[in-house]
Amino acid sequence: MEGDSKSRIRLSNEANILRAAEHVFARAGFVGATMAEIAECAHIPKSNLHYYFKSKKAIYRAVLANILSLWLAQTDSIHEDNDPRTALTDYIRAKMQLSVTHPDASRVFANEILHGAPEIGDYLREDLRQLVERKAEVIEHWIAQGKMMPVDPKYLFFTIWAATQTYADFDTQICAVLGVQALDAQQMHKATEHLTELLLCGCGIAH
Amino acid sequence: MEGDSKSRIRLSNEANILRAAEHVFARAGFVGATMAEIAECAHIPKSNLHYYFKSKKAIYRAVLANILSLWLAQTDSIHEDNDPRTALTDYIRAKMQLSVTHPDASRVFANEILHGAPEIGDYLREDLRQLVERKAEVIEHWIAQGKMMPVDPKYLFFTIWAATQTYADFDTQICAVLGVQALDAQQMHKATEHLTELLLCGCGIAH
DNA sequence: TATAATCTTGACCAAATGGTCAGCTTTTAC
DNA sequence: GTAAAAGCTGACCATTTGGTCAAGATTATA
Repeated sequence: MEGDSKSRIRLSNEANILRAAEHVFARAGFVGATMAEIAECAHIPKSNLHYYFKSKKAIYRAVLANILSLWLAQTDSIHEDNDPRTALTDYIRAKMQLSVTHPDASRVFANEILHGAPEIGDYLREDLRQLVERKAEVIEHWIAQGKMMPVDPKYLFFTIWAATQTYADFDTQICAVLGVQALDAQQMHKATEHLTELLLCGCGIAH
Repeated sequence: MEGDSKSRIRLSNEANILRAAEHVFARAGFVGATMAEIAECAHIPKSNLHYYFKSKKAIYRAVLANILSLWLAQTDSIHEDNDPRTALTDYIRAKMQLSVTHPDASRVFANEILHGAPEIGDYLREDLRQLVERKAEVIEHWIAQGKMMPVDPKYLFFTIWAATQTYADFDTQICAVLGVQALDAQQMHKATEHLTELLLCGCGIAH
């Protein structure tokens, strides 16, 4: 492991920098974010950033790595032993929860993909693709057993991802339409209920 | 009208610049796009951009204005005289079609909102909000008549927008998962069918 | 054809930005 | 306690970028 030899100070400061960087990248994207902004947000002089990270791109990569590890741990509920209703309900709920607890992470991820995924393209084509392949088989299995209507599992994932992440990525638009300043817990709960019912019903899983 | 006094040359060159700019802004976002890139993509020297547009932001605003006029003309099918099945099918289809025919427009729009809609915030809070308010009433009406299950119309719009635009905005991710280079007409057709069935079924409208 | 209006373009500029570095301070290890 | 390692920072630099401008070329108008 690489984490072994890192001092307490280094660990703490790297975490602080990555937290600040995620926030700034979320607001401005990779090119729009400036090292000066990140430094200010982390409450350290700009030069100090370069003591802990070689370059702006190195910070960006580290932020993305954190986000990807978050993303991976989300599909646990989808395995054959579960029934589809519980599994999909939990999955949608977990995805929505991510939009609540880590909106900046979602925005950085969205921005990266929107610009062609120059940094995480390989991850998408390898790890993510295999993960979806495996989970799709589980859903196909449920369908074969008659527990769900026949929907293409991959397209179902695309829809779930889009519909849940939109509450983080495009919250500006949603707030504007709803006429509110920010999405509160109650609205996010309502959105979760709405989406769960809509999609489960769409998959032919009775409520 | 402002278009009256514009010469043929001016009209043609402005259109050419806006076409190039939309492409570059879609790839790189506002900050990431450079005037040099736009100029190269439009096959004119950089100085010439400034003869037709005051600044980079002026080009960006003009590109957004074009996109918004595209967006507005999309909700025609949703009015009381139609039955919900036809209306929603047409709406979803039209939205998906936009992702096929104008992916760059969708990406520029997505990027603008992802970064907090600094330029079109007012449009979202006024025009778009009122439009959705009106269309939501139509859907509420259908629900009151028992033609649909009771779904919150606004959240339904959020889901439709997200699920359709994801095929333009996040096509990199979708291509990676599907293991293809680009989405072809057949895949987009399948996605449209999938989404229509899923959402109509979710709204309690029999297929 | 004359001339005024529009269009084109290379050279140039000021500001912003990512990154470097030498020297200083603090922490760690023995 | 002391020396070495790790951490910190202001001053500085090269490059990029949006934008300006003056002078020349083309087009419209009479």
